[in-house]
Amino acid sequence: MDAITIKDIGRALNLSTSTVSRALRGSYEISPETKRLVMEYAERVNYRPNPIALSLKENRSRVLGVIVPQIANNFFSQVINGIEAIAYNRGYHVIIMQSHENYEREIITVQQAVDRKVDGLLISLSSQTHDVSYLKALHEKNFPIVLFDRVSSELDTPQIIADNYGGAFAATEHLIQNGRRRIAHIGIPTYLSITKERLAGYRDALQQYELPYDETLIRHVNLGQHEVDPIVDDLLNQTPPPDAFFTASDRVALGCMAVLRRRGVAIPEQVALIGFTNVMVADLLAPPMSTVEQPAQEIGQLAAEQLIERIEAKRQLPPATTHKLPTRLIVRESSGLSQLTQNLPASA
Amino acid sequence: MDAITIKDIGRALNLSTSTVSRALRGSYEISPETKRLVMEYAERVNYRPNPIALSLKENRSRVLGVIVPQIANNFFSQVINGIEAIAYNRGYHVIIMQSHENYEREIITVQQAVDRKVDGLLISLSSQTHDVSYLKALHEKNFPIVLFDRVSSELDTPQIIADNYGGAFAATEHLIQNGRRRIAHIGIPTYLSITKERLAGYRDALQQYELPYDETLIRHVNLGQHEVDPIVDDLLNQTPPPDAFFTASDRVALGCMAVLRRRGVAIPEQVALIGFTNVMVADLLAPPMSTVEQPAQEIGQLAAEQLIERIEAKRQLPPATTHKLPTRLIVRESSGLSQLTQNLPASA
DNA sequence: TTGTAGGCGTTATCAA
DNA sequence: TTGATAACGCCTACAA
Repeated sequence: MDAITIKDIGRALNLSTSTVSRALRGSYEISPETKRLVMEYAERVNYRPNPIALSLKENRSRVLGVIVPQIANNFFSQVINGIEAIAYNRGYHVIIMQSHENYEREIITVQQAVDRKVDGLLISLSSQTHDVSYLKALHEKNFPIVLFDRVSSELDTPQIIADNYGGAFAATEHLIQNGRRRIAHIGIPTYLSITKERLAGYRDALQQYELPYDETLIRHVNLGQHEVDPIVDDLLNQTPPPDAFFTASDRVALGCMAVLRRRGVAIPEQVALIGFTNVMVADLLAPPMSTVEQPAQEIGQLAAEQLIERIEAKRQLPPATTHKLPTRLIVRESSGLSQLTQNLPASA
Repeated sequence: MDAITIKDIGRALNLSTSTVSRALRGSYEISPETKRLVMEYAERVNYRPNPIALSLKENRSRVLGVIVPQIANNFFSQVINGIEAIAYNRGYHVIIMQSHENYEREIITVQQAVDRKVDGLLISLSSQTHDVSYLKALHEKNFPIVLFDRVSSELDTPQIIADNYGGAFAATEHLIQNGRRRIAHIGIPTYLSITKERLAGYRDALQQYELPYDETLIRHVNLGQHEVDPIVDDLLNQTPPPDAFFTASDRVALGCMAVLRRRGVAIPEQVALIGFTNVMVADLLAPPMSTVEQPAQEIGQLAAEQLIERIEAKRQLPPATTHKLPTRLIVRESSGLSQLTQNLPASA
């Protein structure tokens, strides 16, 4: 590996490195003749500035750190897709790291990212993260941070989320309007903001239609584990059993579907199923599962934009706000492929 | 953002930077007393070496570049998962880039990665990549490259693939042994190595069981497009229609399943379906789709190991070889959850 | 045992 | 218009 430097160019052209540097950057104080000479030679030998040297000099790496609970997850890989699209356009690269849904690893990972001199951090909190004070400390040192999806109100950073409340409300409302009365809800860990919001949307929809809020129909599962089956079984063994499931995640929805299939329950004739999800394959397998789709890619894009804006901020920035992106309700009917997509307005 | 340097430590302790540097690295030529002093102070002020400065000095970035056709894909995100696991253990970070199944973008992306001074490259070729001479040139400059999944025999680099032939053979054999006679095969673009291997496995299985190789049952689809439906429809409209589908990718398998569902075809009673895949959700939705599962994570791990070995190679390395990882045949029967996993031996 | 000086590739300041 | 020098943070040969 050769790697041409400005020093090489200078030597070849009998110019000082500073002249070469200036010529390459098109500085006005270099004679057109010299400029041309340098440019042409650089082109010819395929000169590329060394970004590491630049990073050292400018004290910035042009790298964004992304920390997600796990990469091998449809939602997060789509978010990352959105992040990358923006990042590359703006000349940044992306280093992706995983917390594996583990609080301690999240702390270590964040530390690693900072040590690695990323210019800013995009984070979706692990499901075990109760305490964000370590992030708060970082943020107070003016380190650029943007949270997405799994956010925390304790942090005064930009937060990008789907309209979880609105999506859950719409899903529940849809089920009610289709005659469902006993709607089970399986959520993810209760202390996650997204869980609370989805539960609230569910609850408020019931309330609006004057249906009882039945605690026995509400369950929560941990992430990264496979404990859905017994919970679904348990719910189905109630008398009367639920006539619909609204699940707060794609994995849970699919687990739910598996149990229903196994028990020979017709979906959605006997039990309707609607998941808060973004699984592309659900599209292909549909019907019978309806979904509230999260704008994963847009979340990533907006998060990256916000972060880069803060990284490059020269003047005062507007205060950090929470950006809520609308979800889409996709209703898949059992018969044929009739599919109805409803773009939901953002809830207040 | 503060960021302590050895210079700061030296100033605080009245030592030269070299002494601090040596003390920190535990050099034998520093007095235990000084060492302790430095270590303790460094610990107290939370000193972290600047990796960028190190990179500049050592002319290595400790970053692996990973180039995949797309991130938002189950297979690749699992591979990346495997890569990360190894990389972090060995002190490397991973920058992920996408070719978007586009040859020109692949070239640009590889160039960007090299410009960015990654220490080596893990690549799965885009489906449009016919010509790998640009990689060959890079490889001949001794730049460490490892290919995985979408590989090319024209490159003399390590190549990590699933046992595509063996998996396809086993899948086809399984269908035959269960009485299927007209097995349709839908593959991906023909010039991809994985396509050829899977097709060969399919063909050889037919041959071994003395079934005809019927060209009209063979189709290919482009990646990243949604043109599966008409193809499946077309195949089903044959007389007699196929009694089984063997598809070379997860997306195709799911598209296939959607069409079968739409047409009310019972799976697998009327038409069996087996996909070369790694979709985790297929597990949850099963039955009725059987799968040949690729060891995605292991592919990533092995690829990363190979690459790091080559990056850090001090002495002569063994010649580049192709590593073929066994697949797993997972048969999902229609009734109940009876599921049979068969670990396939690697084919020759 | 510790300090000095030089260099990794680049740019900015100052001098010529 | 161009060149010499210093600096970013770290390491190491050489000197003391």
